[in-house]
Amino acid sequence: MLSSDLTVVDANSATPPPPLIGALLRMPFEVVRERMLAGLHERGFSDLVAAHLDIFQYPGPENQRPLDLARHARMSKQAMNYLLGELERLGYITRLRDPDDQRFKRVHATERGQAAGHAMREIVLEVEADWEQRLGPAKVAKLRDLLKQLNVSTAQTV
Amino acid sequence: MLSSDLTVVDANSATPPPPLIGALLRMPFEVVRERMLAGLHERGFSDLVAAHLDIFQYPGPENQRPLDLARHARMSKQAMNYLLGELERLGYITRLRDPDDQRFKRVHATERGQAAGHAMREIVLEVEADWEQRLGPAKVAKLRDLLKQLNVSTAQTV
DNA sequence: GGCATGAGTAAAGTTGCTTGACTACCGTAC
DNA sequence: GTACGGTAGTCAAGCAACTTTACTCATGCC
Repeated sequence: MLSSDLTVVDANSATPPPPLIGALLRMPFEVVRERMLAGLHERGFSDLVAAHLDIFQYPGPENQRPLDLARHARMSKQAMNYLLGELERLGYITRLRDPDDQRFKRVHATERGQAAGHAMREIVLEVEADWEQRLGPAKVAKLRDLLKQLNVSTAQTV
Repeated sequence: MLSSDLTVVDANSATPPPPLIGALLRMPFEVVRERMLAGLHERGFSDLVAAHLDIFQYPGPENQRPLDLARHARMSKQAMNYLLGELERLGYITRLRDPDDQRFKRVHATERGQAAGHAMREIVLEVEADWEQRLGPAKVAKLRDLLKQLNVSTAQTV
């Protein structure tokens, strides 16, 4: 996925080049993603697949319009509505017309959808706790702080 | 994709809960991924699509067996061979039988494949330089250091 | 009212995968 | 030396998660 490597390795150099930040970001991202899916399945939300997680991106779909969710997840509105249709069929959300403007719809989490949202939060916290055991709480706090700064700093331009 | 949110927002709390580390990891990962693809297209490698990038994951496919690449990228051998087939058709790699063991094949980058690999490295370095401009070199170095520690620490168990 | 705008929908096509079944090659055991 | 088990790679069918194109409909603005 993320590639930040030399495809050709110099046969004379014993040590390969050090991994760049792109490669380093891939692992933790995928760990969270996989633990999230596995954790949801363990907790009884076994009808959710990876694609559904896109919809629950921070800060969640509650009261959002499908098109805004699509833009946030960087997919077409049709793709988003396809996924929302599945989540609705599975009982996680409903789509209701916005009473103030009949052109729009608004996504609302059902009880099951809210339960899934809380489970997701729990699972990320578990991963964080695991990392704190490995690196110590101070380093994880520092990592979170730096990532937050990076997010804020690039939020305006991207 | 990464979800680390509450799906339901407490109507009484004015401020939403702070984003967890899962949500914070998503942005930089996707930024690298998108800049990578855009940068490759700009540099003339416009026949590469996102899925191809999985193959170039650190430390790259050179002299690797398809099955090992598949395991590294966490996909089936058929999926990997499908992508390798495309890359071969596009002139980025060749697959040759391992002379020492005819059961295996080995992936070799063509000249074009090597050029793409170098371009990828360049692009990640550009992103790093951009982040250094925003946060300062010290913070980016710290971020890279922490990510490296996290990668090393979880490498054994995952 | 007429019309432009923008949200949602419907249908068809594409792609990047998975699953299942098969073949080829090697190492070991009789 | 041939039978057998294990593993790498291949072929084919099917499917999910999209994209593209073309609509319908509600609203706001003249």
